[in-house]
Amino acid sequence: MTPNTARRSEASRRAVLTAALDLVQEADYAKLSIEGIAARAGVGKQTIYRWWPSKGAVLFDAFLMLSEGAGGEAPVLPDTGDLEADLILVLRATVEELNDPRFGPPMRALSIEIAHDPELAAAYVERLDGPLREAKRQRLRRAQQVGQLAEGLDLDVAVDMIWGPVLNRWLQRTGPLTTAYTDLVVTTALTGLRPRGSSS
Amino acid sequence: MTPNTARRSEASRRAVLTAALDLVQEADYAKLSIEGIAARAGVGKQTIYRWWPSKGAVLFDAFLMLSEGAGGEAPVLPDTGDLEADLILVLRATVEELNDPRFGPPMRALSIEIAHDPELAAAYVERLDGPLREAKRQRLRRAQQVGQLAEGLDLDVAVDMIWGPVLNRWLQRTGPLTTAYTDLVVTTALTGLRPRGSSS
Amino acid sequence: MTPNTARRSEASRRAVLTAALDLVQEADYAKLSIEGIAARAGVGKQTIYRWWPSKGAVLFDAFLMLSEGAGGEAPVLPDTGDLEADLILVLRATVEELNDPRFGPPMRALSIEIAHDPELAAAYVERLDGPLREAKRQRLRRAQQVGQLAEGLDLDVAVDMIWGPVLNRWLQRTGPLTTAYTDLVVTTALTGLRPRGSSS
Amino acid sequence: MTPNTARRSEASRRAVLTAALDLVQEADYAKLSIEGIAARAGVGKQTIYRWWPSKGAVLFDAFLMLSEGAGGEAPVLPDTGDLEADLILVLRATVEELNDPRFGPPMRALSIEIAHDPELAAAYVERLDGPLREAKRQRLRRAQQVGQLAEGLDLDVAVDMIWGPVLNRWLQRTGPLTTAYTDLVVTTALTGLRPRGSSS
DNA sequence: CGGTAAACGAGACGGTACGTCGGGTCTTAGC
DNA sequence: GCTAAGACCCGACGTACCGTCTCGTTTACCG
Repeated sequence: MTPNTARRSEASRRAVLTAALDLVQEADYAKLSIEGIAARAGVGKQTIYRWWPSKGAVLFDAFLMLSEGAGGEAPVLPDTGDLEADLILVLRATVEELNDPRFGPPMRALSIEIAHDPELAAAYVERLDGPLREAKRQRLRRAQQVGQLAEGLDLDVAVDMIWGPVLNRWLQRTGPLTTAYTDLVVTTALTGLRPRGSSS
Repeated sequence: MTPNTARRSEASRRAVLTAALDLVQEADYAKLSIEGIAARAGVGKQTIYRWWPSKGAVLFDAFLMLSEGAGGEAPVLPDTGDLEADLILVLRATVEELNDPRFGPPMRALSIEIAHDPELAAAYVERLDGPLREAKRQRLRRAQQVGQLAEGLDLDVAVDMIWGPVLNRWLQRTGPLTTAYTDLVVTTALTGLRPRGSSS
Repeated sequence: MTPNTARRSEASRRAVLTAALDLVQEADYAKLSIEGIAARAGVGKQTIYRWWPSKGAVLFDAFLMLSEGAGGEAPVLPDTGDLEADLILVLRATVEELNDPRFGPPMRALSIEIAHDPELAAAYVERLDGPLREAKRQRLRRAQQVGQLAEGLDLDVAVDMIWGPVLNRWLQRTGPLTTAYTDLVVTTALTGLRPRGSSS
Repeated sequence: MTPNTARRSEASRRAVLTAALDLVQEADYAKLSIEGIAARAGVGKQTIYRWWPSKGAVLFDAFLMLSEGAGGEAPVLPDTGDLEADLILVLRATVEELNDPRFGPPMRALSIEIAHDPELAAAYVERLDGPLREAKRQRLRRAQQVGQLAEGLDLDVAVDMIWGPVLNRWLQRTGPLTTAYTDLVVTTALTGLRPRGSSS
């Protein structure tokens, strides 16, 4: 049914993923075409269609290759004991990456593809976002264990509260993405919107 | 330079925008084509190319028409005096809209187009998101004035803290978009992640 | 029914015809468009559509203007008494004109338009070809009267026999159009294909 | 450089040429479009653009297919020994063909395309007109060998003298194309315009 | 170790949509 | 009331890619 993965050419696979990344960095994402990827990779179109269901899936695998190549298996957030400082540090790095012309555009391309395609979104949640989100949860959990976070806190909501505003602002360009902004997001999220000491 | 707007056919303009909305509701956004819009609207393709720079711009104008047609000029958030209840109410309505097959897909389409195109994003921020965000800020400002929100609070950050997580989860499909989730976002954002009564 | 010719702007008429000639000389005939003529002439498209039924009709009128402007009313072929010499002279002039980049292309354009459009062909026969053919016939008739041409000769066929081969070779490019060729056509036509003195 | 002809689909090629002929017979040549041919042939437009440089080239190939399909390789003119009778016969057949609504319009279309395009004209001279002209020359050469044509006669000029007037009258519609006319052309061409027995 | 079946590069194929050009009609101002 | 200007609907242009489908050519497993 599915092609025998054993016979698959690793060289072609890597060539395709590399070509996809190269092209999405060089030019507009809108101009990324399977035909173009195949040509750049020196690969027949059929080879792409044989192994990937969509352009987005190629892009997704390309990111997977990147993220696996970049480090070990499980990402970990820094833990100096100072949660606020750690989060600020991490978000600053994220912002830098998003603003980096080498990483931003491909990430944007992938995000767009995910917004299009629910299946891809599921894969993303499982394979790329999942592990990272787990690392974030872990860091928060540790903070919670030492009493730096509220006891009943839903950690998933907490993660969203910190990263959601940043990612949304980045993707929709509703405002400039600066470290000043992300710092403020962290401190505000930790403290909450209400005045301290308010009762209701 | 730009075509003389005076000679423009209002009938054609409305036909195009209506057709675009209809089509994006009926089918996949990926299948939305200028050719299709023109055919559905009973309009020449050139008429679209003459007045709009891109498919996204058409979609944007279509939303503008909707939002202007929908009500008066300036949107206002409800104010019962109970900020939390009001926010929960508004977010629930938002979630309902996003999950509505009539409104969700077009919004998603526009969001994707905005993620693509910085110029369109700027127009969006100014014309569509802007007024709405101002209404949100207004509601929070009133709450701030009666001491329900912290004094030094940056209201833009506050808005992002409440809507950012929801929009991000919706667009990226990182999780199900339920009222339970949004209620939790509101209460958590108001309270903050830290335990109440903590000093640092 | 037909537009009132009295109100017609002579300036516009001349501008259109001149523009048509200019354009057909400058570039490929295939690129000649009513839109282009109107723009070049500084005239609205409607003005052309109001007064001419087709692009070919404009071209035709342009030639009419040329031919009327060029000389008096009725063209006359030279008559030195030596028919063969006169014909050779005339055909050489014709060849020169056809090979002239200023005159050849417009003539070709008109010929093509005539081949397309029977109505235009009729107008051509009546207004442009007719008078010229009459002059040719006249010259032959005079030769016939002084015994230089056969008595029962059909002069129309005779005209075709001399000019037909040349025009056909020019339009279809079945061979190079040289004076050597046309000279040979004239002498051969006058003498006939059979050997002199043959009985059959 | 040129596409690999080996992989070319013969079925598509024939479908295109047949469709082109069908369409040019059915309707106005001016309405013949590559889009229309592709649709009728059940073929993608690109397949036409891949193999033919222009609409005229398609038409040309269609004729080539016809003429090769029609008979053997080299056309031959009848030779009963009576040159005049043979020529009259052939020209009558030609006239019938040109006036035939099945053959005339496509031929006219091709002629027009040839008048437009020098490259096509060259191909026409070589592949279609060439063989036919050779057959004509052959027939005349045989007549010349038996003393029915003048010794020094240029056979190419002779061919033009017989067929040129007819083709020119047909294409430019300078007069009706009847067998009476073509018969007269043949006899006049053979005899010449001058009176028999004239010295100059 | 030679045969064979899958994957491979290449690229033609039927299609859809692109963005542009020009056709011919209609409307608006202006002289 | 014709004119210049130009928007309008329409259809074709020639191009770019889509996803499918042969082609021969490696390549790697299996008998």
